[in-house]
Amino acid sequence: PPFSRLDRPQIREILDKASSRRYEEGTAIFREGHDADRFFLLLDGYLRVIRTTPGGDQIIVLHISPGQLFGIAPALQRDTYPATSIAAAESIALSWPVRLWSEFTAKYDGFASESYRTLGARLGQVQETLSEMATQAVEKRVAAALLRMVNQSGRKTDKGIEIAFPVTRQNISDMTGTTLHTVSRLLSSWGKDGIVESTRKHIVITDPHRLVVISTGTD
Amino acid sequence: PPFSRLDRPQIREILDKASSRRYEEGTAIFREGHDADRFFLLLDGYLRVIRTTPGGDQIIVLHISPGQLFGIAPALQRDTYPATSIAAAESIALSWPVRLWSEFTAKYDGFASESYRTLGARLGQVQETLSEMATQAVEKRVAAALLRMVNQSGRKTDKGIEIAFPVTRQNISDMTGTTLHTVSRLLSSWGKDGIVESTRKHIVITDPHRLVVISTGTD
DNA sequence: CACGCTCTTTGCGCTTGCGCAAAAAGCGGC
DNA sequence: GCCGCTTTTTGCGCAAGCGCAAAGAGCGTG
Repeated sequence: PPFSRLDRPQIREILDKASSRRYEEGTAIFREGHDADRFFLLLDGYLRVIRTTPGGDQIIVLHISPGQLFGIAPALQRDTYPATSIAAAESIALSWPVRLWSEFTAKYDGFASESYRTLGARLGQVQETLSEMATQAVEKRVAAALLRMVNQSGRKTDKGIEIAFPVTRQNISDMTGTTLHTVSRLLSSWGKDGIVESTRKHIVITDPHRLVVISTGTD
Repeated sequence: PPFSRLDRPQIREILDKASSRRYEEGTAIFREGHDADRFFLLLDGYLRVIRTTPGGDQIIVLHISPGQLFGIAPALQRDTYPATSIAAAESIALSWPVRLWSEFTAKYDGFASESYRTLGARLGQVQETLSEMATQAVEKRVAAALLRMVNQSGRKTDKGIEIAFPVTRQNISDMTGTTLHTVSRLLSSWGKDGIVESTRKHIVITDPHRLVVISTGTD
């Protein structure tokens, strides 16, 4: 993935230096404010990147899907992680000590540029979420959040497209800055209209098109 | 500033390649979506970085003060600017064509790391704003926005600390995702309480401490 | 000095969606 | 197969803050 431009022996070299670990659903890979001593690559599973306010409220800043680098504080000259990463489903990640970062960027050609590209994409994504949060009504935000998750991890089934990792109403409310109650109400109402089907921690979008209409609609 | 680790002749070299320009208040330096053909350094003045939603609403993502690099899309492998920059006050900026970016990072030692540091700070700042927006009530957001501007550009006067560039209520509402009406109401009420003094496009914080209490208060 | 434009203030009603509360439904463990 | 815990649903009342409207205040220009 971020090593796409490298050849076999180089990849082997890199993998040899990595340590691999499995994380159960709900486990933290690292926490906001802790010393950033390693950087990571998600092999399998899904992560939530969250921030906690002094008041104790938390919000989900973004999700990370397999193949993405994360915890790349060193790329930004930070010595501490700016957010917490939690496994949304059972996940496997590789990691390297930060001191290898400069080695990697110097030695492997595409590595630096690919990393900074994902960083740029991430910054754009956060800004996007910010402006959405600031200007759109709750209903649209929730619709947009569902669509984002589907785009990132959509899996086709006979019923529609499902989100590939466990999501609670509480999680969605943490993504959209609202309460689980409101999210629950929206989902039931969409369920009645045949737009989504949801069970415990599990959501299938049966009519994505109408959800797009809701999220962008003139209202 | 980002060239702090360089010596005189190197700085001269860099300046020789730059072009300098003055921007009137309200002028755009570049616009969201346009080809990112140059990167910039703000010498004097203040900028607003804004994003516009498809619906036409706009929000202010962050401010840039003198000495900061901006429009550094190339650092993120982007070929298009992710946001619009507008001069909040009369400003002067240097700029270079993007093709020099890789030259600069390769040739001048501290340059790359300093740039990425500001980038990291900026990402952190946006995430901060996001979580604030998602969890805090309007009153606190406005208080926090004022404090952020003061910290970034505060100038001491006999009355208190003033914000060094022109700000309208509309601007503040664009920073906090509310309406100019609500901001106006808050400012008048704080004015009555002796916390701020505001005239047209101009705000002085007379009692910063109480503003901090409002922005962090238990409520 | 008068005019026009932008920015600001203030009132009032109304909608959105939050807070609180209680119950129902799954799921996993023993 | 029962029990406990987490997640979800739903009702109801209330309040924050938005929308709309209209007027006033500064500032710059001709």
